[in-house]
Amino acid sequence: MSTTFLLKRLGFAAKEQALEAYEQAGLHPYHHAVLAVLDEGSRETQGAIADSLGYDRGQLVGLLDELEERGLVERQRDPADRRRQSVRITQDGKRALAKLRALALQLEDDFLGRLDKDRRALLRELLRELASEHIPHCAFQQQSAAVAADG
Amino acid sequence: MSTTFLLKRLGFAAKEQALEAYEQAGLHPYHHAVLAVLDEGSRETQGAIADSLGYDRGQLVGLLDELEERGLVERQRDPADRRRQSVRITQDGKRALAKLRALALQLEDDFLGRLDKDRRALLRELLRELASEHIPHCAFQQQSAAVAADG
DNA sequence: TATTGTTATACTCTATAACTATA
DNA sequence: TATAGTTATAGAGTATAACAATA
Repeated sequence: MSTTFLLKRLGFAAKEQALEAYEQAGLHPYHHAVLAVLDEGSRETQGAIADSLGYDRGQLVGLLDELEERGLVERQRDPADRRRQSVRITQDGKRALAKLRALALQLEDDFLGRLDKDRRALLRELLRELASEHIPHCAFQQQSAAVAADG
Repeated sequence: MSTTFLLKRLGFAAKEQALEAYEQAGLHPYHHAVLAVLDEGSRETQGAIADSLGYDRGQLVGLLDELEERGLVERQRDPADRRRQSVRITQDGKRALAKLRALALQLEDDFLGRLDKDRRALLRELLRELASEHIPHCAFQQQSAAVAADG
């Protein structure tokens, strides 16, 4: 059983577990990422959000529609340039984001389950080493909204 | 940057790299898996192959069509039960399988690139520990055709 | 003409469901 | 009727391309 095989399967398992948990919360990891971006800089244009997450602009429209329906974000035309929408997170959105962040931590802790603290640190270090080689801009990247919730 | 995030991204990267390399070889990891199963037990029925790999039977038909076009497998009606097809790997199929196995080893080695031998062993052990919890029947499973090439 | 957001289209993967031929 | 293989259909997910409003 090769290491890359284990990586693929474990990554897939982690993703599945996350999707299921987010679905029970009525949202998708994509929503988490969008809320996290909006929570960093309070007002953003849709193009800026999409770019910072690496999402397609068309994809973002639907995500924002769903977040707006739930009252987690608000959209407003920019008076200075009426093509632009100003998007901001609401108070309900902030509360939802806090819950999603707790959920993500819980998922992480559950997934690493039987590994003790030292072994978790070891695993993380090894994966970061691989990531620095295989995941562009991952080595020096700060914990940002973009990676708080993945997809 | 969470550990599960790194797992997801690295698993995805490993999969992408593998797909690209297999594509250049004119085949898919699925083909590798099928050939590996056929190489274990020389004659198999399509249902048995599909079941041992966890593939859908409809999915397998197309894979075998492609392998047969390339002369890597042969199908033959079972005279005793004309509903069944006997599938066997050809000499060309065995040669192709050897190449795919070498390719998989190469991909693994490339992916783990800068990790030395001890760190590779350590990573593998940690991943196996996680796998025993999250990937059913993975802990006690021998290296089998089913996992030689993944999907 | 170029850009922002939006909508529509198409393509990949996969899962499911008919269909045929044999039993 | 039940099964093995085959074919067709439908769904999720995503990428691409057209579109309307504004600059």
